Amino acid sequence: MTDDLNATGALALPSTKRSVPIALIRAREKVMGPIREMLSDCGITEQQWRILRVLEEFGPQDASSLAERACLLLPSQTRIVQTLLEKGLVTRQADETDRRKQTVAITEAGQAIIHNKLDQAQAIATRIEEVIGKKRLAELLDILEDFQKL
Amino acid sequence: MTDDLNATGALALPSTKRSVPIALIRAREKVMGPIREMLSDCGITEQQWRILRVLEEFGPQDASSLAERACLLLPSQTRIVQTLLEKGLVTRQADETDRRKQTVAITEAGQAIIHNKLDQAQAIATRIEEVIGKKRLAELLDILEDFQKL
DNA sequence: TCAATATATTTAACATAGCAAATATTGTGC
DNA sequence: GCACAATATTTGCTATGTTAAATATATTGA
Repeated sequence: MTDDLNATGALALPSTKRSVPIALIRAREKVMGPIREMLSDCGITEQQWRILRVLEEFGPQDASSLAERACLLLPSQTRIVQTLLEKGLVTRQADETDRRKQTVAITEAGQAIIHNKLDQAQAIATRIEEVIGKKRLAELLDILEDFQKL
Repeated sequence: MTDDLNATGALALPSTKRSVPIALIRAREKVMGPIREMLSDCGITEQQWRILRVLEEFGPQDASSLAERACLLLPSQTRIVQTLLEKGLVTRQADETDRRKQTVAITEAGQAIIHNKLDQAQAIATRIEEVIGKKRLAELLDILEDFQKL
């Protein structure tokens, strides 16, 4: 009998204080604070940064792969890529063999933004590692990966 | 020398595959899937559900406390509470002693929604516990709490 | 080959996130 | 008691999240 009961004896949900979805949001909010701060002076949003990061890491790729890796829904990504195009930070062109596909690539201007922020980004990552601990951080990432089984 | 290096020998950020912010989003996305599904048939969004949950758990409270507990920014919450008012799921009235404060409370109709979904919500929580494991889930919540130190 | 299906992406519409400014009310010091 | 700073909430604006529908191209089978 490990079910949670409320004051009236009825079955109750776990307290919102120990709610997984809320805990994930809270943690994310804290992590993103410094990152948003880092990006604020170059007019880049968190999602735009993710797209640039993925393009830099994996090279030119179609929209679906990009969305999967940057963890964005395609409709959102379409708009974000549009603004990145206007900023000259990425290019987009239809695939030669399959014209349904759009291949997105980072430009030199886009790479420049990443490289300019590299030290700061590294410092933020280091700070997280210091506060959480290297081992616990690895545990965290392992546990979070398991959520994909859901 | 534990710094990550890329192909050119330059200092590199951790792969986006092991990025904490992205891992948090991915996990959250998976967790929310079943919850959104649960809520889809009663026209309640995830955020509206959080507000109702917090009001049910902690009782009537001012907007700031509610936002903190439901993990919402005040501007967002203002609008969400507005729609909940229109649906008749919450009430809102100015505090007697400090008229700047707005006290929000759940209505019986709001409670009814929570109670109707209780079994399903419990099942989702149980499912998560089964997949992740009770101990690891507790570890996860503990680690996530540490992010508040950032 | 051509209609039916499937796939890749975009559009549309509405809700929320996030930031800055505006409002309303309260507290403070002179 | 009044100007002024502080607090609580709301509004305005832009960007993203989410779902459903639309569009365009590719594939398949009769």
